[in-house]
Amino acid sequence: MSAGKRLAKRSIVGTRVCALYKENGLYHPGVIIGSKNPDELNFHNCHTGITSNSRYVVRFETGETREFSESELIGPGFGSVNSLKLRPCQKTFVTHNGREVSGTVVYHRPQIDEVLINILPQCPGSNEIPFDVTKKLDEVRLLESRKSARLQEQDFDFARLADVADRKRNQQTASIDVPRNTNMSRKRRPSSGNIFQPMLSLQAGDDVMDECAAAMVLMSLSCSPHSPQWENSGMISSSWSSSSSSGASSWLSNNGSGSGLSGSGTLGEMHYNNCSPTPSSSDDGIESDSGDWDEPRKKKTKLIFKCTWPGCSMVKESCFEIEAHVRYAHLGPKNEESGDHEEEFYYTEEEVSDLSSPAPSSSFGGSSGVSMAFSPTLSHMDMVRPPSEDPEYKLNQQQRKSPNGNTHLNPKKRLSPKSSPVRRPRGDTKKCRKVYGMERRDQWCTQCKWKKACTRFGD
DNA sequence: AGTGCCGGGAG
DNA sequence: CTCCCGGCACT
Repeated sequence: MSAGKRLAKRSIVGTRVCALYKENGLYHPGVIIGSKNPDELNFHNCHTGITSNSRYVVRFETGETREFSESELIGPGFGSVNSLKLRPCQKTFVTHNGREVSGTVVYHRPQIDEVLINILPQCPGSNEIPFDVTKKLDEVRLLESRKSARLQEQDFDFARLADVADRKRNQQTASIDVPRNTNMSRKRRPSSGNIFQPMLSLQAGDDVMDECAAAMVLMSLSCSPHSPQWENSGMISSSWSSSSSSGASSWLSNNGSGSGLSGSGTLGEMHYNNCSPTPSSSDDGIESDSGDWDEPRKKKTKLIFKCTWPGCSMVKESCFEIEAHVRYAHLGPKNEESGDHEEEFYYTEEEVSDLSSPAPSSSFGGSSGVSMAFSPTLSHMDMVRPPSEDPEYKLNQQQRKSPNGNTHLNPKKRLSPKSSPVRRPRGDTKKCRKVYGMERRDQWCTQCKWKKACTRFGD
């Protein structure tokens, strides 16, 4: 283990990596599906027997599989982009204006550490125009970012959510035991996720889009995004972009067949039924941090619908009213491309105690007496890519303070019962360890080396 | 279990 | 001081 190279701690199978296509000199994303130890030509599917000359079998999004040696791979536990010279046309991902966008390399000048990337419209059909950005090599990713670990968990739970919500509709029961859909058995992903990027799964067609919509709706069950990113891009990040029929599979299953979500009918139903005044974020898929969820539920409570469009604080008492408001005040006339029920993403349901004054304050969420006070936006920004990578993210955070000064970004943090007065909250930022990995510890900032607060990526 | 980093020890 | 690491908090 002292070789310097970090070996994956658990099974490397499923690790997303980029590997070099020698034909065109470009790195293509794929997933490790196995490894071979040259000494014994048996096919390993995990950590045993991996040696430095192990070869890894990578399946690309095209379905093609190839074998690579460790040094030919870029990804967690393997090489990093920083050591590469990117060739023109290399597909990359960068964070631009707070969201992850994909683009292609125009040129890379290692001497001045400059990569010019042409960013294409992230949302097909949008009127964004292509533009170029210059980035440093270490800001460039070959793999699409995944959500934070926390959200990966949540994503994992969408299916459960569907299931649960569906049950809830039928029977208002508090106890939830969710049988896992058998064909959705998902083992925990490695940190980078093991899901194929969906961009090439063009054949998935409408089904996938339906699932996309369904997933979105599930998200809206717990919260409605109102992030600027959404407004600009129409939808989410590049994973939704290049082809309009992509995306959902990455949330739903890792087999790329789009069959992971067997209950799409259910989802569809939910889509049209989620006006039912049942607070839905208490599903065990998404934790409610307020702890005493049941408490307000027992009390007489009232559901209000709050517009989350930035700068707007409209509160309505019914789902229809708020949707009408969002539709006509913000979204404009219905447009086929944006899909139906887009309104749902721009409001939240909140439960307020009927005893207190029902009208919540006019700023974003967070008023007392509201039991679902967490901000939706953040979660969805997370899904675009780790917020930590976004310097502007913190700014947004500042701007979204609720009247009492709390950001309701991360309720956990806020509610943290006993965070030491001294100990700084665990930052969301990338740290040297993450950025460079163990194998390049020498590039860590001194503080990180000494296990002190990171100065390079800290705030 | 992995990660971030405080607190404190050694030199 | 710098260097290092035990161990806790947090995820």
